[in-house]
Amino acid sequence: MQHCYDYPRPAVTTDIVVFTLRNERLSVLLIRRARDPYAGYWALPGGFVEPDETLERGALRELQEETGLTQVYLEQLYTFGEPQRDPRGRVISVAYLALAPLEALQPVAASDAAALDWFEAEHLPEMAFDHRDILALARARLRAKLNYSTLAFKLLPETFTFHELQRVYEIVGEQELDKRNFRKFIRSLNVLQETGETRRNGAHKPALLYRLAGSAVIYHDRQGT
Amino acid sequence: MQHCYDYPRPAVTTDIVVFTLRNERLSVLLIRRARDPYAGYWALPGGFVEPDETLERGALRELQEETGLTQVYLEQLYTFGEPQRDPRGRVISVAYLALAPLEALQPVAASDAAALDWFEAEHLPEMAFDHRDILALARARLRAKLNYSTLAFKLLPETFTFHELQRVYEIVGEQELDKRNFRKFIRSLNVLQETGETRRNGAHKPALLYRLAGSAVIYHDRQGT
DNA sequence: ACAAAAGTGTTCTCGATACACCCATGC
DNA sequence: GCATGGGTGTATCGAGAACACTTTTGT
Repeated sequence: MQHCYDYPRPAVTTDIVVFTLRNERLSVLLIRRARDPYAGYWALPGGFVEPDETLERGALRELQEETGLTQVYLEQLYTFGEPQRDPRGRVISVAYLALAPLEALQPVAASDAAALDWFEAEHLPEMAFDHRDILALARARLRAKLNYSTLAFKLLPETFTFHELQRVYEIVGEQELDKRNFRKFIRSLNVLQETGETRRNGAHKPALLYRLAGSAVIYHDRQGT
Repeated sequence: MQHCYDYPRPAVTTDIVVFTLRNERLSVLLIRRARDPYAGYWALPGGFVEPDETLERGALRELQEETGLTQVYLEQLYTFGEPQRDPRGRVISVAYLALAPLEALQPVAASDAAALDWFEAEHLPEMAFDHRDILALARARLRAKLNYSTLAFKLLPETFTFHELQRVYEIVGEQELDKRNFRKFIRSLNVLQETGETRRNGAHKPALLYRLAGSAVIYHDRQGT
């Protein structure tokens, strides 16, 4: 069945940049394209928006279908609409930024593993369409928002140590931070709850575990550096 | 002639929030809708994206066609895609934020004056679709960006006095600022050029006129408060 | 006892804020 | 000469940055 309109319409897709921390590296989930155009290249997960879903629902659905992921934090990034960005015709893509702790992302193994992989943001493969640009923007946005929001917590599981949180800021921000200043900074945000639990890692003093108070991303004005 | 596709496609439009300062008030340009849906309501200028133009070009073209405006600063704001936002069917709108000094906007008079008007951001009429939400977001974005960019200058003509610049920050930020601190703040950005000219306004000391060095919006980290 | 990570305070610098007076002009 | 807006400097406060040692645990 064909769908006909009086004027030409672009196709609308979502593309999702899923970031997580893996082996102490900022990493992105990519899918290897089996078909032309760009067969063999790697691409962001995503796909066409359906008639009755919001853009955000569409992004979540595609992510679920293509990667098995669910339970990720999602926010709109930017809309890419260069007429020539897809050789098949006019495709406008609403890009989303997604964040999740690696633990929440094990379902990745449930999908076709050959076609799905994590890549370090510093070592990207050849990418399809303008996906490298989208990724670069997502990374810049994430980095910028660390400094005035609690976005970093979305890369951690529900409970975490102070050191793990600091590593998020260090890895994403690409600079080492002073332990005492960092703790002072985080405490000044008043968003941490002690869980009372501790975690033993090795032959060391056990670390206190914390939890974020509330699940909303909070915006503040201080710098996290 | 009909355009047919294998899957249904949404229509894609741009909507433009044009801000300017008028009578010391932040104001928006709106168009009165002649036809249903929302006949008689006011709406943001905008319209369908054509097959061979970028989203930004489409926004500029619609602005030109509907309001006669050209030479505005434009940046992408957000993409609105609720399935029910337009009663005629699925319409996804890429919203743009536009800024310009009132002087650059006189062409407004060239259009159908009955259907076009400026409204104070504080006193909006009944608006069509989700345009009130779009406008609210645009305003929040503008206000936030004042504090870490040179966006405010886009609301001023090429040359301006220090006091005019301060008024932009005060009106958009909705708070009065100290004259000396404000000058110190602006100077620390190192983006001002003296023109050497002065402007006489009334029975007062003439004010020095400045110009922004370069036309690009610059991002900084200091606060403008 | 020692190796390794957890945890804690103080000092300094610099940007943000508060605040009051003289200057140039038109009438 | 006076009313009006244009223009300038200093003192205080607080956040950001630099910096070193003690504590707890496993082996």
